Amino acid sequence: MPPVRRPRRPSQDREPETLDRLLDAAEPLFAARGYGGTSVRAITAAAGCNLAAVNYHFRGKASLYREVIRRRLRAMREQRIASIVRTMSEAGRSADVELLLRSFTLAFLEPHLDESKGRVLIQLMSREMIEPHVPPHTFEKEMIEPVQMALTRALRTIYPRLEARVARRCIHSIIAQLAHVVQMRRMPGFERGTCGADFKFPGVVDHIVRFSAAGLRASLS
Amino acid sequence: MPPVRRPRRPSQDREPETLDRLLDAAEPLFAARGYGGTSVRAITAAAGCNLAAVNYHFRGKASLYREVIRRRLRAMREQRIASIVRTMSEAGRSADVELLLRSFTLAFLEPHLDESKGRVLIQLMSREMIEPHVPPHTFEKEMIEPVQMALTRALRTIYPRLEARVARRCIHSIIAQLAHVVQMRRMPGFERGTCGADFKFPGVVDHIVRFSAAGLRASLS
DNA sequence: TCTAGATTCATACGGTTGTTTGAAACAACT
DNA sequence: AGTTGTTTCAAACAACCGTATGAATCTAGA
Repeated sequence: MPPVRRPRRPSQDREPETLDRLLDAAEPLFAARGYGGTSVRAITAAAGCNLAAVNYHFRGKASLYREVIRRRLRAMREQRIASIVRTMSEAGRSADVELLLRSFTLAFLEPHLDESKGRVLIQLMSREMIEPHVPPHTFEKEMIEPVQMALTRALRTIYPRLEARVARRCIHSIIAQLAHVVQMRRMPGFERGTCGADFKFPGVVDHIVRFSAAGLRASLS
Repeated sequence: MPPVRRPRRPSQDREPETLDRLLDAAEPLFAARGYGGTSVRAITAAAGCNLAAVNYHFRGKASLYREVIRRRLRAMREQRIASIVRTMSEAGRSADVELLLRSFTLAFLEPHLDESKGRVLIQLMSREMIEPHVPPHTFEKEMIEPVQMALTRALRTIYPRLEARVARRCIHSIIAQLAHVVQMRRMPGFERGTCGADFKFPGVVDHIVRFSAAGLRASLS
């Protein structure tokens, strides 16, 4: 039975424990093939451990998946929020929309410049949004709302007259464009074809910043 | 073996043929549970026919799925393009951006006002974009590019100076927002929570039209 | 009415799935 | 050494999967 956790080796630098190897091995597999498409056997084979390890360390496949998601949700949320507050504090009272938008855009898209790790992350999240396997509202509570909150506060520092509802809608418009870029870049063979070039850096960043800044100002009145 | 198709009943109004019942039954199942998550047995049970019917009428599960997707792709593409050309021809030379944007936004979101059929459609397409089971570029060739083409032409009728590349990027920004709305409205329990109200009609339509029109004009220079 | 082809049906096959089990291996403490 | 509790392992389990098969059923034309 899965017992209470107790560290076996008090403090020693060894190879990662089986539990962590499982999480690390499961993540790219879940991302590439989805929850149902990934077998426990494939995970344990990639982690180099026994089939039963998943049921020993986690209670089963479902619980392992939830842990993979939660781990990533936390990391992404903190990276994005940190980028926002850093930009605002560095810029001080000379902060403007373009700066904030560019900074957030780069923070959002940065993980995907690296082909290997970035794709994994987004595929994982896209799948989870379409077919949730974590408790409902987890995504909303742990990701959307906190980031919304930080961005809204930053925007209203720049535009004090901006209504909260309007601010949230604008943020949705911005995040929608970023998510779209990520989604499109992920499509098979997106580099070729007509629309592949539309999402190349840094052109796409410039476009989103300009488009959104104008949209935002138009939403002020 | 799957033989050459020959209409059995020349002209008669009977209940739908097994082949069509299979397509109709498979669609919501594929949408709700994905390709791998939907069993042939579940499909045939829903269609009220025998398990082997899938292998008889189609060559197997994969081929049935492709037909479901292709059928919907064609319908959506034609609905959207028709909406664009109708708007432009009705407005004549008095067409402006707001009118075009509002018309396209409504055409895009209209299927999702109806809870039942709309969700099915989008879930199906979202899944297919994340985990393609049709030949590569099918989506791009049969959906994205034709709609892009029609919208670009319409936009350049209004703004003759608009560069093609810039036009495409703006269209991506607009479609991104629409897809985001659809995605958010699909999340479990989206009506409750902070951001649920942000996507209510007709507020969200007004916002997208205003935001995008401004972004478009800013992209002109 | 008879025949030929199209369509349905119940059933079976081989393979993969998540989970369970009981024994073996391991580390730490008396 | 001996004991204890944690972790790994090979093997087996029942359930489900997509597909194949051959007989039964049905429809249309001769």
